[in-house]
Amino acid sequence: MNNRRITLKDLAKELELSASTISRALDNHPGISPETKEKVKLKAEELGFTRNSIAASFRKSKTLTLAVIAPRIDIHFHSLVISGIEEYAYKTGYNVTIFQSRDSLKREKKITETLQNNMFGGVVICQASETKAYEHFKKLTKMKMPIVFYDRVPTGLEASKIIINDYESSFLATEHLIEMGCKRIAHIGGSQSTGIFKSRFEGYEAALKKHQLPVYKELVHFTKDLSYDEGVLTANKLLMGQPKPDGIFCSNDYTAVSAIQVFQKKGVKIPEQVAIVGFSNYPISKIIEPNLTTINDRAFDMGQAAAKLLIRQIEEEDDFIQSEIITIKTELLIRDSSRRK
Amino acid sequence: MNNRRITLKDLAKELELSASTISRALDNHPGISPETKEKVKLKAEELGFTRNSIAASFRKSKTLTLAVIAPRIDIHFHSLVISGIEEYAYKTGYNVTIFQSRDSLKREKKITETLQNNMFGGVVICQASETKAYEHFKKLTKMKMPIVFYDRVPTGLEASKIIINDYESSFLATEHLIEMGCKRIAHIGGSQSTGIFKSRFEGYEAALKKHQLPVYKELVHFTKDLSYDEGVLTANKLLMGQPKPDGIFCSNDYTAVSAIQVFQKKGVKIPEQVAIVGFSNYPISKIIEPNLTTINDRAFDMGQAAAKLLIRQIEEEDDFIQSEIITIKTELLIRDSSRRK
DNA sequence: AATCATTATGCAAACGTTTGCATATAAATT
DNA sequence: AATTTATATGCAAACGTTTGCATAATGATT
Repeated sequence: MNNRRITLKDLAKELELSASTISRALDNHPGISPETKEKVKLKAEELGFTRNSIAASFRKSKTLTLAVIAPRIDIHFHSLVISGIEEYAYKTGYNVTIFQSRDSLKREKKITETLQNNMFGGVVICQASETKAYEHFKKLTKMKMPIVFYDRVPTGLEASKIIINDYESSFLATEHLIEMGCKRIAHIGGSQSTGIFKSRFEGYEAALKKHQLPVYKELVHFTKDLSYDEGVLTANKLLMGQPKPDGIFCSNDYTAVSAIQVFQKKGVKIPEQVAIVGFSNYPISKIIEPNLTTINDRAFDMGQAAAKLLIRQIEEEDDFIQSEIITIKTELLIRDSSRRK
Repeated sequence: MNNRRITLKDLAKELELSASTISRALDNHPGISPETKEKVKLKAEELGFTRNSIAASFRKSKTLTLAVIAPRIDIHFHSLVISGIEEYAYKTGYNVTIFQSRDSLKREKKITETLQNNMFGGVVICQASETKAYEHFKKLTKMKMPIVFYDRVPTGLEASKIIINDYESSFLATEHLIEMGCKRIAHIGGSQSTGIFKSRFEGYEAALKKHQLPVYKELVHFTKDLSYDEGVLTANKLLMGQPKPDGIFCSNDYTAVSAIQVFQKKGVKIPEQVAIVGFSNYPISKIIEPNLTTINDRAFDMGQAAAKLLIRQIEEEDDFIQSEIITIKTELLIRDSSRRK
């Protein structure tokens, strides 16, 4: 029993045709007669022939594989984005290979080096938190690798990006708290060296100013990475300090959930005494009681948009476009943690 | 300005050596003199040469890419497993390409067909819930594609598998409730046509029997997919029905959380009046109040183990082994939802 | 000095597919 | 009947790397 894979040549011999004819027949090339196509396809099915994609990629020097670099894939936001990327890629015949930078610049660099090995048609990137310089990305651009950034995108680098309007979303979230009657609105924010968290703070600030509310610096706290535990610490500070907040806008849902719990434990009524809004629409926001008002950042849609844009770039549909920035529409999901009366 | 990629031949010409020498030098082949190696590596660095992996894969007819088929990657368990796979693969120089079956048999079949295109050295699979026959997997085996299954594994198919001991874990979880003094322990389970959920029920049953406790069929409820909403429905049934449970063992954390909430809302004290245990150690289990006692299924470790086993199979280190089943150790994380006194 | 062993490098074929061009045959047009 | 056009298929080279084998150059052994 011969266990070699069936190749085009085997099919050719079997059918007394040339390999090129077989290849074209399977491609539905117009120059091949319908009868031959039929015969070839039947035989291919019969012998269980499948193209060797490696050989094809090699010959055409192009692949149908996309790379994704995310800080980590076990963070719900990223797993949703990747899910969106995979979904779109699957429909268009592309594969998706994933890499985790684990927020390490060193690892991110290593990965971008790997990407130079011709295996990938393009790459979707959410940069590591450590990354402040972009030389390694520029190297990719130099070798004409299409890139689409998402979420944490490099500032000051001309590149395609999929983002949400963090400023505006935060503005709306804060304005919602104001509409609910809050006067002393606190903010639990993320590291201000990360663009998106800076924008979220600025949106919050702008909303307060627009409505002539004071920005108490005692009510603004920045955490290192918006973890649940940091949220607990920060919420306790707010609980103890002065002035007492009657609303909190948090830059993510974890800190918002911790705030709900800390305040509730002290007998503070949510949303009556303190209204709370989060950011990202994590699964827990629908489970925590009261359900958390939050910003739906449409991570899955971001992923789909990223894949779509990247593939368009790879296939050079509009080769006069150098870069493109797409902003995904967010929505404020009003739930019980902020709904008054 | 010539924009072609640098190839071995270019390097060869530049250094007045043959392509084979270059290739071997970069590979640290013993037959090449140290001086030549040094020269070659320097020049490669200088010209920014990177191997064309496609060409190499083609020539060697082997790739360093693993495929993963998961039902979906935005489920925390799977994203953790994939994270583990990626971590191990990264360290061993493999890439990881992901596919989502979305629990559809049709899509799973389509994906397994794609896998026959020579692009992958092996595949890690968690089968779709719809899948009951394994012909499409057998096709892969027939073409000598190494496979490792995890979590939802095919029964009655000789294959390598990474599993946890669902039966024993559930037994221990239930026994824990018994030790806490529970006499009427309910079970919220998953579809009994899925092996792992059947085993979890059986472990629960066995623990009750061992301790001569009755298995009230009014206290055993199977849901379709263990969703939060189904959990709410089921918990309400338990709350209204007879006999009243004083403990609940749930086959996942979502239903356990919903049970906590439903009972709490009716003023039932957790764990004093009803003790609750979940399964899987989802992030929410550490956040819900009281914190949920649950089984840590070590998803990340499962992923690492799967990658390790798969790569061992690909590299045929023990080619006399036909298949291997690895059971990952679980642990019962005792938290406040079941801790009495 | 002749032979053998060792070390370093090169030659050339091969992997399976795709594709521009050539060719053969049949059909249509003069 | 001769020429043009259309249709269907084949030829052969190419993509960049790897690898078994051959060869050249050097050093060691008789």
